[in-house]
Amino acid sequence: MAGGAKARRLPRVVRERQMLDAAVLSFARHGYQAASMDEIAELAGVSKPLVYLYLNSKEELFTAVIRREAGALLGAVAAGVGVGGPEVPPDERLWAGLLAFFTYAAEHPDSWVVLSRQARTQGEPFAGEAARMRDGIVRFVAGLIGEAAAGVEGGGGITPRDVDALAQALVGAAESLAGWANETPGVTAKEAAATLMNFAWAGLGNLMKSERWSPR
Amino acid sequence: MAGGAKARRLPRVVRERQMLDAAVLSFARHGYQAASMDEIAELAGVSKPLVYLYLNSKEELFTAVIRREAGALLGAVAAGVGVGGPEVPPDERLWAGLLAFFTYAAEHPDSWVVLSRQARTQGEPFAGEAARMRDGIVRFVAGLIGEAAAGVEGGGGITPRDVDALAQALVGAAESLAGWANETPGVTAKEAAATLMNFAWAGLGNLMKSERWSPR
Amino acid sequence: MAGGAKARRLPRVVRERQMLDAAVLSFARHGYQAASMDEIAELAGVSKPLVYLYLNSKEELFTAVIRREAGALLGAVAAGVGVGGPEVPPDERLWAGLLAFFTYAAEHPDSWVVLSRQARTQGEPFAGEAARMRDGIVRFVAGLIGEAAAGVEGGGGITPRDVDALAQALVGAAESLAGWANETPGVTAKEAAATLMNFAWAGLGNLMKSERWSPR
Amino acid sequence: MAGGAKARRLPRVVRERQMLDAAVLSFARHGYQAASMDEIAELAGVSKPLVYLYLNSKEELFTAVIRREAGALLGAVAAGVGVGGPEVPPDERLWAGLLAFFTYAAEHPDSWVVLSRQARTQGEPFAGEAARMRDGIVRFVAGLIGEAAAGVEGGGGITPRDVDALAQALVGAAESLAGWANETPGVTAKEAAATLMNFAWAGLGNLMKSERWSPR
DNA sequence: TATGAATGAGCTTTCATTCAT
DNA sequence: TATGAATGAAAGCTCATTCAT
Repeated sequence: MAGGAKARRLPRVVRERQMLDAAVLSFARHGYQAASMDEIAELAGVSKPLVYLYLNSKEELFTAVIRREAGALLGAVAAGVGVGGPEVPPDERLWAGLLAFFTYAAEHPDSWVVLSRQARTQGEPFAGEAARMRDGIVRFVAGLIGEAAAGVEGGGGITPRDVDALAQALVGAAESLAGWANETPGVTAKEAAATLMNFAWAGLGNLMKSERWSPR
Repeated sequence: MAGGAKARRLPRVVRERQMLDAAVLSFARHGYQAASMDEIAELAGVSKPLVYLYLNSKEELFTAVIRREAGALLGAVAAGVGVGGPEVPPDERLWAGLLAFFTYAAEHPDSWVVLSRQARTQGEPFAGEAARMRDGIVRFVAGLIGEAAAGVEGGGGITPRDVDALAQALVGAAESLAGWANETPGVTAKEAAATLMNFAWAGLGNLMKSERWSPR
Repeated sequence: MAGGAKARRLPRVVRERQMLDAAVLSFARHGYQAASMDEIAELAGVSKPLVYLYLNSKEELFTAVIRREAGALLGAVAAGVGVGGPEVPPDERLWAGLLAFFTYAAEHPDSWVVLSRQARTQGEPFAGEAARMRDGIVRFVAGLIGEAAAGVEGGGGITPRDVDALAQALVGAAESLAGWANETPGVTAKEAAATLMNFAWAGLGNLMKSERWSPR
Repeated sequence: MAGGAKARRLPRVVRERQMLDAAVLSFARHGYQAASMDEIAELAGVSKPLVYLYLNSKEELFTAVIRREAGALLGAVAAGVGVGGPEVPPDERLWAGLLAFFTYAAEHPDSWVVLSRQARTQGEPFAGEAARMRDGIVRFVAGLIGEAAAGVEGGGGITPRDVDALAQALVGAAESLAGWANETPGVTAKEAAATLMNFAWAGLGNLMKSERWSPR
């Protein structure tokens, strides 16, 4: 009997995890509004009232999902970056972060869809929650860029707003590549990260040497 | 009777435009699911049955919105790019396209939100419709990159998939910058375009000279 | 075909009246909580959404019911009292009011149940609404008692609080008699009113002559 | 272990009392339907299954509450009336009963609310249960009135139905005064009882002397 | 061309009640 | 004696959609 197909009377923590897993799946597939509590309960293998007993409402459920997934993504990136210690040069840290990020997006595509698409389009309070996580990443990248600029003679005349803009561009490029990699067979996280490093870091290097592009 | 506060019995084309305008606003604000046909009809200043008479269903209405707005965006970019004629070098053409794109996003923020966020998160058939438009832009950018690579000795050993990846990165960076520019006071379309050109084109140049970044 | 069993496409005012009628019936039978919008809609011969379209919510529906029925009851009593004009002596006015009241309660038993029982037990905001109506009646009765006292030598040493208490007692007696009359076959409104006049007005007369009862 | 903050493993009778006390409170506050077994269990300091183990269902719980509270009220009145023994004249007995009644209502307002309002509005079987108790009181009062009438020459021509009606009126007046006294600061049970005796007994006296009020 | 009247279907949420220990 | 875990059934409310004029 042990290991039966359907486990009953599980402790609360386990059930909650099952529900959040089911919710990630359902929200990724249908979006917040179109996802139904019925489907989520069914996917989790429990009755609807239990979902409400533990997570209170659809809104709180989605918020809990966003928080958990954002924490997981940030944690994965932080773990990747933290491996070499703080003395590692900024380009190596960015490389480590990108690798961790693309790996996370590839291994948890539903989580990535929820964070990058669904949460950001559902208005407050979800968009804010997602924006907070993204801002964390943007600031991290901006820090690396600033650090790199500081290591260069004159810093290339780069202003703080330039740094912000560059960080936004780089993060956007990473988001786009993650989506592309997930739907293009055969693209590995390493390949995506390498493309972005080549594309971005070289461009940043030129910028700092004051080699700018200008029209005409 | 003429000149009454509310224009009645307008020709179909005018009414349809009013409805699509209202729909863009409502979909941008609330997303596809949360937007209500009631609100759209009210914003358009007509009764709900009339919306159905002209646009048939919420789904067709949203599709019509996506088509119209995608056409407008593509048209604006094409117009920007087409000014100099076909002999203009690829970097100048990219510059012109980016400028047109950021200008459109700044001048039609609701349209941009619908295209970049709402359409892509609502599943089929909307996501496909939006993907088609985005693919058009990606292919355009990929064409420019390929063209530039062809003009370089050996082309830097860049494969077609590299080109695709770079185009995805560049488009993603542009999308991210457009969002950032729209919510950061004082950022002009020109500034956003310049940031991206500096960031991207220089990086591409290095790539083509086979100067690649690699870990360790 | 004219006069068919089920009239469709009726004007809003008519439908609203039907809904309020159905609601009175359902609330009288089951109470506020146990009454279901489904049953009310069915009794009214319409679909549930129409009830919501016109009355907005169960709470607003119940409030509308209380207001309408309270207005009807007060109107009936006022009409009864007003017949003789203002110079009629207070006992005659009380008689007229009681007669109108018992007649209303007998002819609209559901309305009376809703006002006297259901509304008062459902907490705010319903109890307040019902209390306001009852207070109106209590003040009217208190006014008559005060008037009668003023017409007596010395007024019997009756204080304002005595007047309030007596009015409360008289109104409570009337409520009780109305319920009893409605469920006891053969009791007419006139009989109930006469009982109460004999019981109450004589007692009041004695009071004013300072003939008080005291223990031992 | 003894003397812990929360007493566990109490004997059944004690637990039942706690539950009924909690139920009186909850039913008085919210009414039968709106009161929740969850709240009652929490107020009683036990888990929900225990409530079901002892009281079986919400319906039986409410019934038990009504029975216990009705017994308490009737017992209090009986005790008050019984003090002087059976030879005491009817007016004195009524006075004693009213005093006991108003005292009970003032000291157990929740109990009084449940009996006078909630039980009577919830349909069968609760209304019947409450009606039985009220009938007991009405019959007691009717008995006193009948006794008084019998002591008068000719009995005033009062019929049995007159007696019933008068008893209904007197009880209704008492109910109304109890509510008024409970929500009007400074009104004592004695004052309420005195008001009612003056109002009612004098009126009854006149009735028996055939001094009737008649219109015109 | 244009609309007031109306609904089928579905959603979130709640609650009395029970199972297994 | 006592409870954490779990659910069937139903209720209020909303919305895309259509009918009749």
